[in-house]
Amino acid sequence: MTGPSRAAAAPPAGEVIVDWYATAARDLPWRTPGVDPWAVLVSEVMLQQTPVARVEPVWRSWMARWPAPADLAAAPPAEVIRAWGKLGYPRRALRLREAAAAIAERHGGVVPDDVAALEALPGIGAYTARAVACFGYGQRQPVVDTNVRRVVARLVHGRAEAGNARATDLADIAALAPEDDARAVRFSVAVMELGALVCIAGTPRCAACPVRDRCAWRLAGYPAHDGPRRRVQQFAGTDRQVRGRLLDVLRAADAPVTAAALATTWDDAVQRSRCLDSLLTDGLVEQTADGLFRLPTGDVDQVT
DNA sequence: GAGGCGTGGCT
DNA sequence: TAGCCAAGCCT
Repeated sequence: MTGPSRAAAAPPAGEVIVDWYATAARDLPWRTPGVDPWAVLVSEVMLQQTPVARVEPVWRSWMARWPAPADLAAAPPAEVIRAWGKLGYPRRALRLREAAAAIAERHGGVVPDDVAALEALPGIGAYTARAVACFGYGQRQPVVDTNVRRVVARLVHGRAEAGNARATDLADIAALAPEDDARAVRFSVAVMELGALVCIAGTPRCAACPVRDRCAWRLAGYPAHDGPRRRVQQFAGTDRQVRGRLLDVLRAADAPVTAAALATTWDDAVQRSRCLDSLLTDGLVEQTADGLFRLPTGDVDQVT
């Protein structure tokens, strides 16, 4: 059928999402055109499980202090842990420093541009490797994070929530990407942004969604999630809370502290000891020759 | 492959 | 209020 009553075919969802991004994207410093891939890598590691608002100020000071991988690799671990501040999961800070050392030593100080080499770096997994290749090097890459999996689950599969990561995730998102390479690169960040700002986990803002007219979940009447509830992580009383308190004391201390000082953080001595041991094992804490505790100095004559 | 691993804002 | 949730990685 032809004629003016027939609307032109709607543009593909991927194209619509790229155009939406041009008008709706947040202005984030690591998205500055021409930004150094190292700066992108640092941002991506900081953003693992951590909100943008908390990352931004830390990222700024971090990049000013350690603008290149070799700078970070040369820094004492204690300073790196302190600079990480309260971003959480501080093992990420140590792994980022280790990744910086690997880049400096094995890659001539240049962040590798291929996914396999990136994934071989400490703390860099499937998501972060592709994010660096795509956002840092402008490569056409499918980039799948929790936002992308949620958008695909709703828009394509008509499900309220994404299940666990699947082998088909990369193909799912690649199928939506625009043909033009430059637009496909923007699409990768645009889908994440859509998931972060509009197609959010709690109450999705469908009225603001550029592809609501073709969303399978919306067209199916918003069927509820039918799988098992994702169990929410406990925090109060866990080792994670205790480790956090121990590290909080050590970050604030300007000299090695006694075991007695650490004992004020948590009453249960068994749990406290277990957590201190795990921090020593992780390399987040070291013990001095006289039995005191501090953040790791990186000195070669340290006693552990 | 399920569970461990921080922290704090939001509803 | 008390979960829920946030650009994952590693074992």
